[in-house]
Amino acid sequence: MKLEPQRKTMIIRLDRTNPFNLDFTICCGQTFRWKKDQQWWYRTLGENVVKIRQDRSVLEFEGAKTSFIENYFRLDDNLPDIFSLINKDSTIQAAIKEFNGLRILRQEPWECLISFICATYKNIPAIEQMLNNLTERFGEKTCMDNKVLHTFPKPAKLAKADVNDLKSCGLGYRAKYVSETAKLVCKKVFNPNALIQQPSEKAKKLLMNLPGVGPKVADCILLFSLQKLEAFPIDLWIKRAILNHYQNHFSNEFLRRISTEQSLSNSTYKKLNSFGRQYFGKYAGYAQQYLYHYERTQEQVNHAHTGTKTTAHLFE
DNA sequence: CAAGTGCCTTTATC
DNA sequence: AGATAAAGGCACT
Repeated sequence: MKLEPQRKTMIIRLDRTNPFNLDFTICCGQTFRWKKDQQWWYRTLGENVVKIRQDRSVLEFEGAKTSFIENYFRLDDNLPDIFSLINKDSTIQAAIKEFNGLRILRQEPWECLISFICATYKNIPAIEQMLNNLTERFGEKTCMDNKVLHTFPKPAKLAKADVNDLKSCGLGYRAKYVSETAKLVCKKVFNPNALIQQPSEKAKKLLMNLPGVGPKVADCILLFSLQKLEAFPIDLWIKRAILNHYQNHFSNEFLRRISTEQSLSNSTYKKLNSFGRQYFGKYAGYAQQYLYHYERTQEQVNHAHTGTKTTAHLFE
């Protein structure tokens, strides 16, 4: 007869003056593969299965040390201080008010790298599915509370994988990027963890040498795993946020051009990226994540009421 | 329910 | 430099 391994539920009492919201943090698109059952969130983090839930200022969890949880969820960031630096206008103020407690994570660089290579030109449910397929096929099986969860596959495992098997996880043309990147990491030509010690610009250049990593993916990896809080990824939603709320920082000609451009050119990316970094300062990444989440939810509200896009009328 | 549109883009090519 | 097309396939409407 098998006994359930003895597990201890641990508690972190949150500081009421330094907000944290678990649901916002997990659901804002910076991390994938979390599964919710009842009030508990489950996920493998490294070799461990973690479950965690929040009841106001009490964080309850199993499967990891307190220091690991504090580090992963960046509970060491002082949000009021960060807000006071990025709170430059009424838009970001509204975003902060609505998603107060959303935190950037300290994710594992390897998993973050592969996840965002997969994330290009996909929507979030599809990304979740790809990564679940990948972990089920190539990760190690683990259990908690009779739930089966898989660890994220090691570089060697993905390096050895047949590209067609990666494709059948739903990766499509991304399969060869994942395969080639895994080989470079496996052969120690590229070490994702070493970039934590590098300055932001250098780390970004090195990331962009990898197949499937352009400026947007590189900025996501910098922000979500390499602890570069000034990184400011530009995607469709941030572009919309800028068109809707930050027109006065750009020329009409530039605004007209990018509102008709269907994909971001390199020079447009650079311009929007440096605006974000200069305008919001050293915690621009926090501003980006609040604006991203805010713009997505605003769009849904607008859609429900009018059935129209918010930017379409602006430059006609 | 079918068909069209959109998706946290990058790369190759001109 | 700057523009353009192609790349799979799922989700949403």
